[in-house]
Amino acid sequence: MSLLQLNPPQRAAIMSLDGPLLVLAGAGSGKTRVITQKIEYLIREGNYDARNIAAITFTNKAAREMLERVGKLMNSRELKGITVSTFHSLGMQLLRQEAPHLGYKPQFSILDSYDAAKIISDVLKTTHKDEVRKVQSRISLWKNELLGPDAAIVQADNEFDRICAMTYASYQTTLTAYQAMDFDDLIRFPVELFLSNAEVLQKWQHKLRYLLIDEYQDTNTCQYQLVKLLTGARGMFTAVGDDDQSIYAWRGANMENLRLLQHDFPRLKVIKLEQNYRSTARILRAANSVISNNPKLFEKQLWSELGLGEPLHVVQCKDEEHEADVVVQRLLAHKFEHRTEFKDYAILYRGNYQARIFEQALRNQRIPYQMAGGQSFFDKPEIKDVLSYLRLIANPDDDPAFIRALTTPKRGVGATTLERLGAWAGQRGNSLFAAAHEEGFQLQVGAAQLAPLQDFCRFIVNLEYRATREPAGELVMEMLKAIGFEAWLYDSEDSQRAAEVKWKNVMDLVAWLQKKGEADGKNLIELSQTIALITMLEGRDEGEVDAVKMSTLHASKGLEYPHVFLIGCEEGILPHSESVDNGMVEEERRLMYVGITRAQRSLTLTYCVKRRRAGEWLFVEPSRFIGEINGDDIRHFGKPGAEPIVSKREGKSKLASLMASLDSKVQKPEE
DNA sequence: GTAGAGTCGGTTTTT
DNA sequence: CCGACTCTAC
Repeated sequence: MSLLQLNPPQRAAIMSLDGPLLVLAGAGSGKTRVITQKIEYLIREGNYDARNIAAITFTNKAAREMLERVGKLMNSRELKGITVSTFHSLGMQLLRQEAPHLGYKPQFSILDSYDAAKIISDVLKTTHKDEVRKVQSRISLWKNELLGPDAAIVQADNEFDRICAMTYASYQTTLTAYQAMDFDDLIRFPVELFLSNAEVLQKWQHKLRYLLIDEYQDTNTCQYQLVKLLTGARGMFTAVGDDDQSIYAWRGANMENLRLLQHDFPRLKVIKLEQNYRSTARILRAANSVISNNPKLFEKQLWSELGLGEPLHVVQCKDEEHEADVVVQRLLAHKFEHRTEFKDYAILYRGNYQARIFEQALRNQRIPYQMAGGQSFFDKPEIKDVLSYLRLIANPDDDPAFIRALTTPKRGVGATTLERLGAWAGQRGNSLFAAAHEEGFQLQVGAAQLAPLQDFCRFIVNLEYRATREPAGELVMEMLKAIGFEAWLYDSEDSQRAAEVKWKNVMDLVAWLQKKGEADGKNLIELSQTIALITMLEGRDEGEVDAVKMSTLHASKGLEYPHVFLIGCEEGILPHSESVDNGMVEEERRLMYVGITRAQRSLTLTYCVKRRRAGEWLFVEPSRFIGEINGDDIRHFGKPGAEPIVSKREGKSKLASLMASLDSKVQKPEE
């Protein structure tokens, strides 16, 4: 029906089914549209069964959105069995079936980076977070290049790498002992399995006959290998990407994969999408002019038919507090003047920490806001507490889950006993759970510690037995009652309100388990196995609520907003100083490019003159990227000689704003 | 030995 | 403003 509404390259991209295809899709050029309509085309015209199609994205949110949009094109019967998921959840699904080939049980646990970092800090015997992070990311980069611990040791050519490689080896041993995998393993292990087991490879090649890969420029070596192995010699896939929007090199993404594609698939067809349907010409011109300072992999020029539009606003602020006030003030003035809604605005920033002060400013003015990215539902501490029980029930060898469950709520077993248990387990090559049952260990601890420990183990064993026989929701509810979780929340939280919110989150989880358990006929163990990567509330009714959107630049990729404030455009923040030191300015520039191209109609860039950093006031410089925008497309505010920050309309109401601030002090809510 | 209160130092980006 | 570390009361 809708092929007619597409431009010629879009149509060509959709209708090209006979071999490997790379779509170079500029920002706002309708790439999601191409992917979703191509799925429709594959099924309706290309004779593909939905079961044999996999669309792979990088975030769960993108996957959700894609599925939703395809759902609008076709009914669920036609789409039955289609795979629309992230690399990580595809890997997980595969491994749940094939884990025994790798010496893992199908109930293996998935550790988040927080748990993984803890293991690494144990191995390193450091608590310095910075060191741990560096080692962790080094290990992660090796994994993404498909190098195991042995290969890493061979490759290490400096002291730091040698330390990392040694750590990598014991870290991986520990993971195996826990029957656990980290995020990288979810992609690495399938690749290794495919390389060593032709039969399994064939089985999956047969199942997934057509692949669509979104954000292809963000694939790392490992992910590319997975794609290559799955498509095999047939090379039936569509990769969609934009080299100018590659912003994940720091976690192993390899832009060279775009070039590799041409090399590995000589039949590769390349289609460029250059018409932008999102932004005004001025915004696009600014974006093009910034990105033109980067070397080009593929030549492309974005253009738009949406008119010239307003110049970009660049606002100089005194400090970060002032910056937040200025943005909020300008946002309100703009909203009033243009009769827009809150949901038409987005505030974008480089680091999560920048958001706090803006949250405060928005709250002071009673402006509703919604944070994207940030903390996902399953990362909330109270949810992780409950999930640690579920993980332990599914996999008693999961030591991090064991420790967390055993110590929340506190039941009289502390660090010393845990240390002894850990020492004993390490000596015997056992999990903590197994070690707790051994007599040799039990003789080492006093009765006051042993009793609660044994009670706990019996409790878990009992739950494990019932987990396969009773409905998940009710069982978890009963478990929470048994451990006194609600009371514990109210006890340990300093405000009633905070405890209420947390308990409600837990109840949401229980309700979700119940619903999901009934719908899919899954028991608690099966549910807890999939939960690590699922995001149940992520992206829920976003856009429906009238609220200002707040997001990191990274999390904003793929999204668009009528009016954008890009804050903290300073040397040190954007580009980030670490990146400057590491020679990664080009990636920071792409980040700036991503930020600019989120805006549809208006864009405001802000920077501060001074900023508080580690307790000290530091004078900072505006970002070099501002200087890369053509001056004719910019209106400056707040600088000496430039226009004042506060417009005339605002200046008149100085009294009003004073009253407003007084107002907010008087009716200060109890939090 | 364990648990909770209080203090001090420090910030990239995410599956 | 969050989390790691220290100190003190059971």
